[in-house]
Amino acid sequence: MSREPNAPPDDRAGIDRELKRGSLELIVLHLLEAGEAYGYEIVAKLTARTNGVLGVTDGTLYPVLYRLERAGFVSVRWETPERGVPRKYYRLTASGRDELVRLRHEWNAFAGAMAKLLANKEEK
Amino acid sequence: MSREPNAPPDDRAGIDRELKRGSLELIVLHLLEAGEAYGYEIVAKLTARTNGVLGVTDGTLYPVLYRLERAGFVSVRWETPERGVPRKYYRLTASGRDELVRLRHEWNAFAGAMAKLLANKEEK
DNA sequence: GCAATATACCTTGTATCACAAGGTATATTG
DNA sequence: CAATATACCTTGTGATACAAGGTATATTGC
Repeated sequence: MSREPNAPPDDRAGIDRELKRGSLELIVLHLLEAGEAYGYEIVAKLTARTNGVLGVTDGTLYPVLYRLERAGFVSVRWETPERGVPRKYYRLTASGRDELVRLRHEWNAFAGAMAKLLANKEEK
Repeated sequence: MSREPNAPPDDRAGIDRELKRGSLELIVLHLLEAGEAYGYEIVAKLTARTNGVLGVTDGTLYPVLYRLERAGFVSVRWETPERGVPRKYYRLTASGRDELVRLRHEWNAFAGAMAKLLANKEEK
């Protein structure tokens, strides 16, 4: 199924991909601020809440979660529900909250600079 | 001079760096929309107009310019000024203008999705 | 019971790209 | 004619989003 024969050349994939870089940790920490969640749940929420614009595959998410765990920004808990497969729940730690604040600032600085730059067509 | 002995640990460098990814081509094409410019000029303008937030070194910029040239989005012209070193001027092509429009859309979609996601603290 | 399917987690390999560091060439200046 | 400034270019490194493929457990249909 990999590629339709007449599909348009998608250099497109590249840009989206690169734009997402560095924002995923912020995104995940932000989603966890609302309460603990497990991997598949985060993937689904993210795709749903951004109409797929910021969607990721699970193969992308798990390394992010691992990095966050390693850094102490999230804690982990296994739970086996009465019906279904065991799930690994992630929860924000105190230091994760700090990091979330920091990353939001960083994002705002970056997005703000971009907005300002792109706004003025003619320089004074 | 590489690193001060008491400098704070800069994981910080990482995030900024990743966030910039994928946005540089848009930035450069946007700057060239105002008229042709040469490499060092772009570096200086970018640093000045974003207070360093989106600043890059020339070692970062030249590969970007080369990619843009390769893709046909900019054209190149050497000029030796009466006083000073020869300069390589870059100018937007017609296809570069199209690409600029496309990248702006892509950026707006991305930044818009981020803004919307980060805005609502509590989900309905 | 047992194949088929769904859910959920994890690993490996690849490509891209921002950056640091270092290099080249030309022009100006003391 | 050395020292400095301007401008361009190259190489190597690290970070990371993603595709592809894999594992394990639970449920469902026959």
